Amino acid sequence: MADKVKILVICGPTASGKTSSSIRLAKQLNGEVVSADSMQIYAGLSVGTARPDTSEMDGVVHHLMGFLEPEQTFSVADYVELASNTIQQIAERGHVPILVGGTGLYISSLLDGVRFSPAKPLSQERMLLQKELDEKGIIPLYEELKSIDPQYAATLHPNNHVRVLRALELYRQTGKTMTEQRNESLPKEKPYNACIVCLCPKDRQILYERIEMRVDQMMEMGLLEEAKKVYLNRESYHTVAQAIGYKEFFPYFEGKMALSDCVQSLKQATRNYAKRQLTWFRRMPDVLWLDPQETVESIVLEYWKSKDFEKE
RNA sequence: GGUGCCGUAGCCAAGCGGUAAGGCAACGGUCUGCAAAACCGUUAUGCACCAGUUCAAAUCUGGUCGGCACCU
Repeated sequence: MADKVKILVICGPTASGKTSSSIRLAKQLNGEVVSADSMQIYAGLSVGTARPDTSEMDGVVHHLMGFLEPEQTFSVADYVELASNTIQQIAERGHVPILVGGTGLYISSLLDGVRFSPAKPLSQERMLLQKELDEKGIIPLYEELKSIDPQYAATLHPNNHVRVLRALELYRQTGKTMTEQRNESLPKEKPYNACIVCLCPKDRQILYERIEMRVDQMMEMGLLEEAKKVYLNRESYHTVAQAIGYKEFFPYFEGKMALSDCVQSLKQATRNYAKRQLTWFRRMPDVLWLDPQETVESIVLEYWKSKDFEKE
């Protein structure tokens, strides 16, 4: 068995201080940052996605940030492939790969080594299913899923149209059920020796205060202009138009809501999002939880050194 | 001082004699190709307070307190 690559993972909800900590750690470990953020991958839009600028990066190499045009689509499967390759290259260079981000699905999938179905979803198939849904409602579709894959259907609520449709799409296209796909997708062994740290204030209230402060900062940095650009291109900016930080301003651009109310709803949406992010991190195994008020860098460095995967 | 309206969960709010809708927030969770998305679960032995009428009161009556509006 070949030695697995040892990587450092810094995850955590939004506004928990991942970016600055990871940059300091990268300098001390001779590392390179690999972003695990579903929105920072897009070009432009740096304010709303809190992407660090060159001076903040302080010479540390960052990967998978701002490399995709907002018109393009992307998925977890693309992410796992790209990130795996990037990590491999960093390791070959003799540097430490540092995975940093808040997109739980991306991080989990990468660390578990999920092998997604080789068949790419076809847009016609999806449109057909959407049409069926519009015409007949969810019940017949959910029933269909129940008959082909009762096990997976049992875990889904019929209201979750997105997943019901996706499971049917997978089956119609490949003849494989979601249960089969899931069973085949996990390798016997995880692909990395991951040293996982989750940054999060112990007091939820403090997290929420940090979020509000950060939104105010973004406003000063020109978030509104960025949002305007997204608004004007909302038809073609498929994924970005649903990012938190832009869609909240759409009612303002349409003259339906005061700017200050939009800022409030942006703060609210971000708080809700942070809470959802935590459900991902809480269920990942072997996570070192740290409050950003602690001396994060020194604790992480010690933890990193203490993790001797060879002897396991 | 007088008259009228109002007081239901952290917030908004329905109910107007038959055993507390709903929304938001909060908290917990799901997640295998758009995931900053989508979805699920939990949350008032109690309706300002006291007394009364009634088999039964958040709902009716009287009083007390608090708020709002108008009048003097």
